[in-house]
Amino acid sequence: MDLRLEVKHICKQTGARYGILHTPHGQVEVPMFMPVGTLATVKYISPEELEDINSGVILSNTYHLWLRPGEDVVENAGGLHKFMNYKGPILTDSGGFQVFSLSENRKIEEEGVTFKSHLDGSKLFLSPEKSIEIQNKLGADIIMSFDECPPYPVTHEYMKNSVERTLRWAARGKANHKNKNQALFGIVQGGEFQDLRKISAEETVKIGFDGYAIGGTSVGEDKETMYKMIDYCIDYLPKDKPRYLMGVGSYDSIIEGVVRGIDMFDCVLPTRIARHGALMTSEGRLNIRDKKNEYDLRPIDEGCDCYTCKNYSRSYLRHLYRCKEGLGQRLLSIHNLRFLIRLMEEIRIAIKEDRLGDFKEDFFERYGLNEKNPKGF
RNA sequence: GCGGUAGUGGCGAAGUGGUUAACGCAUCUGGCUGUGAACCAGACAUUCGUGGGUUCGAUUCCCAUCUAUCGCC
Repeated sequence: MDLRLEVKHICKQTGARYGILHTPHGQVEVPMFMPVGTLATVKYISPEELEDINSGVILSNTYHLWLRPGEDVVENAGGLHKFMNYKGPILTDSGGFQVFSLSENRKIEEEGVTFKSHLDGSKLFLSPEKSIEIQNKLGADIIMSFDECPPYPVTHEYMKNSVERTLRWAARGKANHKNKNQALFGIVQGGEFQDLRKISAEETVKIGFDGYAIGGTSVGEDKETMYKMIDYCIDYLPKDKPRYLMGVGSYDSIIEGVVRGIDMFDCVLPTRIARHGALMTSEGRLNIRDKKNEYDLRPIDEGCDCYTCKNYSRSYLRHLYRCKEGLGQRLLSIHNLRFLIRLMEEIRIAIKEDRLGDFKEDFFERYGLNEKNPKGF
């Protein structure tokens, strides 16, 4: 297995880690943010543009690619990298999140999950073994255990059963993992329950994985609860393996996560809200569709180095958005992605200079985030 | 000039003699966290061309008037 985390520095102020993650498709620095490209494409963004924003690892999704085009089609093309022409590292999510997001049409049993296809309504069955088998064919650098991501809130009893089942699924998945060039990550669950997070973390580590993810976050709980979910389990995760906080992409939560020792984040937030006209800026949120931007010739963010900010005005971007022109969606997505990736670059420098604590304070100050306005994104 | 038809928010368009006048588009504003999402939600007509009348009550009925439109001289 070719995945290795090289921890290079620990921030003296916060304990956050800076490191290099070595993958079969090159090395990337952590902490990092990973753009999401569910259907083997980061919506509207070409691989070349991803390289320009220094994207690093990107995500794709097992459930969705399984349904369409089918893992055999991807395998036939020589794997995901060749299929979608992305040269950097790729991570595939297991489909576990779809158990949660498609909850109206699913039945969870010990053996696996029965879904109703969202495309044609046909009955489908996904198990830990099947998920790993599909991911082996897709050929990403990092693949994920098939877990259950329970909704929030849920009773302690439900969560306990779910956590235990996810552990059994993790072991089954690992046993079925055939492509040893791919790193396999386990996923810690347990909701907001301290005891279950601890058990989930310890037992997942016992099974033994190449990296560990914290799942069950960003499912409707408030931010303080989410931070607790991290605190309850992160100390049980090995220090020499990457730690991945799943589904988190608001800039304030990313900083809070890094401070707590997280190395990897992924989220649809920057791309989705960009498609819907919302932008991340150094002064907080900007809705490009708002009338105040009609005659505004400034870029989205004066300090941003992205292609969009270097070449286009708010006035023009608002026009494109309102006309539903694809170029608008693309330029806005480029900006948000670059904004977060640049934030990670700044975070890494701050860690290396032992001043992430100051960085966090300054950042929250600058973005007007405090007890009265804890929202962030 | 005569006859017919129609006049409801920026536009299109329901509707009924009786509490808050559908809906669509546009506009304005929010929200989106391991993507079933170019999505979702909210706001937006003290008022139904205008002036009278009938009625307990009229956007709905009647008269007049204006405007548009069709047909005929």
